[in-house]
Amino acid sequence: MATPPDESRFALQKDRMLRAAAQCFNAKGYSGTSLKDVAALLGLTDAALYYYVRNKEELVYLCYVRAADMGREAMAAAVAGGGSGLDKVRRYIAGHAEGIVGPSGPMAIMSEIPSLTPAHRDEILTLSRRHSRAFEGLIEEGIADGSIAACDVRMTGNAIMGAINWIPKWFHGDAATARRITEHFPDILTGSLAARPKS
Amino acid sequence: MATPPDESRFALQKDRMLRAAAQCFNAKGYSGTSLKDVAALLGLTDAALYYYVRNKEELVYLCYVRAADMGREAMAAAVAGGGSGLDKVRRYIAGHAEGIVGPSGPMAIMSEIPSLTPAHRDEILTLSRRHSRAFEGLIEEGIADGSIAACDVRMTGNAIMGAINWIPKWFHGDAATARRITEHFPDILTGSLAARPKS
DNA sequence: ACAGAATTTTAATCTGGATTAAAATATTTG
DNA sequence: CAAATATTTTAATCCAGATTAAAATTCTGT
Repeated sequence: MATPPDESRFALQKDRMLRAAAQCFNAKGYSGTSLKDVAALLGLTDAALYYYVRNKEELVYLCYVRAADMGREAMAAAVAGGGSGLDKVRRYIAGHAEGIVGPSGPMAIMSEIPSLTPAHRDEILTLSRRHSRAFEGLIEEGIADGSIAACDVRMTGNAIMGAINWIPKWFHGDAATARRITEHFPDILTGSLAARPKS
Repeated sequence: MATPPDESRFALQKDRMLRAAAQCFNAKGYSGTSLKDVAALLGLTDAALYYYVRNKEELVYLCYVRAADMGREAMAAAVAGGGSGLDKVRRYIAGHAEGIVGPSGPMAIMSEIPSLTPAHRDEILTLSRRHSRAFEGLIEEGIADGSIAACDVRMTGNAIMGAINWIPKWFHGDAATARRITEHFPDILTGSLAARPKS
């Protein structure tokens, strides 16, 4: 899960760099973090980063791609697990949260898409929208199979994704909190979804 | 509700400026938005902003103070409304969301506190923590009075606040969506809170 | 230990955007 | 209307941080 492309030293270092960058970006924003900040976290000089990436914009772009990949994996795993729509939604929430607070993190919040190159922006936006639609699809599936009560699918999806996306803003790496997140978020965020037994 | 300090032209223009800044910051981040961006939204030159504010940092700071004020008002109104803990939580969610998407918005997401001056950072952090604790207090009140089921209060509070804080990332001012948000968010976000009738 | 490739640093540029001071324009008041 | 005040613009500075090229170092395999 979240396997670095290959085992070459280059790939490993690049992966370390993307994590460091994600941590910085989440803390201080894209423009707010200098390449020196990221490099410092790696014990390197800012110029060294250019060996791995063409420029700063590409660094964010890659962070976002990485986050999108993780989200897609969480989605795929949730679907693959089978069960009702509600089961999948809960499994997805747990999986995505785990991706953020678990060993594959930190994962960059995709909060500054406007700063990307037009081409990169389009690509990330496409991935992002596709992912949102897929999640809304799970909710609709649940409504169809009776495991989820009728609701405003779009708003519900936005609310749940927002709660997850905000995690990096208050989570700072402590393992105990990580456990509480993955343990409780599925319940907290699906409380309104579970279809009432029938009144 | 979000009353501008006084009616002088200065105060009115300053308030306009804070809204424009909030809009920019939410879209492109603190360092990502230039003063020219904010000024453009007001039909002004970047230099003109210095008539209202000492520097860029103070501009963010004031945006955050404004957001904190709104949050506090929503909290006060929710408490003043009386009823059970759950009633207050629901009223608070609606009120805060209304503050963000309603006529007093846009409201800046407090997502780049680290960029503030130490003094300002401390002040905003204090306000922010106090607010989070107040919200958690509502949840505890609900648990005590039986309107809310036992839960991990901290995680639940973080989840709900996250969903609300993320709204500006996907809400772009259209009135129909604003209505759906204030109408559905209280239900969506308290689904897991409502105490089950007793099994 | 050595050649060659991989990685990092040093030392300059270069640039966008914050900031400032002085000048210009608009607004208010008597 | 004219003086006084309030607001905005023009036209420089100034600087942090991105970017680059060349040099230095570290690594790898033999």
